[in-house]
Amino acid sequence: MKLAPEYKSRLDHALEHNGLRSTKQREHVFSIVLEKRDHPTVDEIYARARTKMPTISLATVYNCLETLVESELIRQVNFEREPTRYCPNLIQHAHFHCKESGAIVDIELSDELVNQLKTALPEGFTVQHIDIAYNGKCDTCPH
Amino acid sequence: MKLAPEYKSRLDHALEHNGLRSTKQREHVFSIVLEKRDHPTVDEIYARARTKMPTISLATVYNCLETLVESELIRQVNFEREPTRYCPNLIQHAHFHCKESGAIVDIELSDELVNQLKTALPEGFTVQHIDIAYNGKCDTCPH
DNA sequence: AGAAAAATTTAGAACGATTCTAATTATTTC
DNA sequence: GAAATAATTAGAATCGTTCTAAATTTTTCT
Repeated sequence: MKLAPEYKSRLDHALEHNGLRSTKQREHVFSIVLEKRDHPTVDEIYARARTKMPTISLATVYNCLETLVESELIRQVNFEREPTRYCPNLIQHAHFHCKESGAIVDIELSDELVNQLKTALPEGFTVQHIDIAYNGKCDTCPH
Repeated sequence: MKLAPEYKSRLDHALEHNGLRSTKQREHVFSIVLEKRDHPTVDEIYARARTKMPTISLATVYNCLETLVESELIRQVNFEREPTRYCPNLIQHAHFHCKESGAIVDIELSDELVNQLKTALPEGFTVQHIDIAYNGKCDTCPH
């Protein structure tokens, strides 16, 4: 999987900005997270990565994902104690997590709603990021 | 630590309702989660439990907490991949998590705000529970 | 009350996700 | 093109949690 030029340059700039090198592995892992936006786990990303790059190691997948998160190119998503998942959608959004099918869907949040959430905070709290997970069942899920 | 009669009867009823026995260990672990509402981890609960009941095992603390969660007497709270924490506040609320001091504060959410969150969901999603974590820094924190 | 059945506790082994370590390989700098 | 720097790799180590099997406790049934 080849990275579209716009993403390639985003990657290169973001890495350079952090004093990091652009490598084949980082590019490949980034492309996988961008390709299928189903919030894959490390194991899933590792499996997908190996189909095109069979020699990549699990440690490298962990390293690349960490680097991409630090460079603010992708985000981590956690549900309870399940394995961490990765998401290339950087705009503020929540996640719906279907307990039956395991499906994960991005939920857009209006600026207004986000602001209301922020005003629910008492004085003296400075918020950097709000994590919101809706847990339930999607009516259309295969189950 | 002795459980106040109202909590003792809540515990007994909830356990009985689930076909489970009320034991010294379950009562003691419940009392610890109620006593200091600082969202302790299993290790912290284990340490506190042993001061009054030195023979209790870590496995039992895990077991009791699981039982109490299933009986809907307490709730689990997770932040990213940190150890699970426990909270006796059963009403709908969010958590503020200070990245500097580690402090965790319950944030009340108005019914109106919760409803607005629910209406942010598209058709076809049935939500059971919404997890909300505010990450940031509390201005008053020791750091 | 006492025996049998059922549930709970316990210690330690096992597990799964993640991080660390140290050696190798690749890239950049001079 | 050599030296310095950074990234990759395989496997060991770690951490929180769950599992296992034996011992203990509680309940049920005469």
